[in-house]
Amino acid sequence: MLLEATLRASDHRMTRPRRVVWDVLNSTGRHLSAAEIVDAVHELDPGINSSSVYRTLGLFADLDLVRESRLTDEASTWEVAHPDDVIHLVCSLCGATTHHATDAVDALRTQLGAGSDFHAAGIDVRVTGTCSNCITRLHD
Amino acid sequence: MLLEATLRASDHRMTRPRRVVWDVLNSTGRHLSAAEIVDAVHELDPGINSSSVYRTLGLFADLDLVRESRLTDEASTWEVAHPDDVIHLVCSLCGATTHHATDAVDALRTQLGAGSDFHAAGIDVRVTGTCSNCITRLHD
DNA sequence: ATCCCTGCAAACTATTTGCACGGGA
DNA sequence: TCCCGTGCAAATAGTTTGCAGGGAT
Repeated sequence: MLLEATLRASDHRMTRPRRVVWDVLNSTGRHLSAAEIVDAVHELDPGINSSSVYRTLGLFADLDLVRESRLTDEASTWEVAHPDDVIHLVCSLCGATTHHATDAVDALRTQLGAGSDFHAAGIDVRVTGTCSNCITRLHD
Repeated sequence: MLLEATLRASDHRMTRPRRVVWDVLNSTGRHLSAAEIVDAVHELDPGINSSSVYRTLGLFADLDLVRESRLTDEASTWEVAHPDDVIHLVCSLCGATTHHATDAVDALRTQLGAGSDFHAAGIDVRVTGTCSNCITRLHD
């Protein structure tokens, strides 16, 4: 119901493409590229045009319902918005992205508030490296 | 001379496009989009093709001479490589990007090394917010 | 009944690639 | 001399936009 409420509150209509895109984003906890979202949407309803998916993602981003991340250098990915003390660990071998909660972000925010004259709104942390699966695989 | 040495060490030739792109990247401390780099290169030598600029940026990235950052959602930007405990503050009003040194990154790296089973290689921190200039401008 | 949102198709733009020549080693 | 890197032009791919009709309110 979060979706419908947010849409109504911002004078937008509840439509089928918007619901389907929302369902797709929520049914996988994963990060999805635009192309993956388009595919998943088509699986649920082949009639929905990809331009509608793009427009919907843009709208959701404006409403802070989803977040676009440039995790890799290849494509940007989308996911349901989450607090920004959840950071991203991106495995450069298998490409898997996991979330990791940390207080380092809060520490940084405090530090910025005190020391610099920059007012921080959002903090994005991306860690590239090797995930546990790939580490153990390398040991074979 | 860092450029020539690095190129030779990796069996690459020193050519005019490579030198010009390197000069452009070093003459501004700023973050430059690919388009800005192409323009600046053309100002120095209109004969250099943009595809060479792209190829050169790719090569420099492979050699860790420069770094591609997806700071904003619009375009990716390039800059001379720097240690990754230098984080980026991006002003969402004027778009200016500044650097900020912090130990929070080291703290995070330590935390990751101890707690999780993810081996961190690189850490990228992007802070969006309002820079001091824009803050004071808002107070008028 | 109104007009927002959609599907469709075309446009756009940034980046990549194939190829033959010229310049660096 | 050798062959890597270049300029050129065409191809590619992801995303955006104009338009007219249909659906949400």
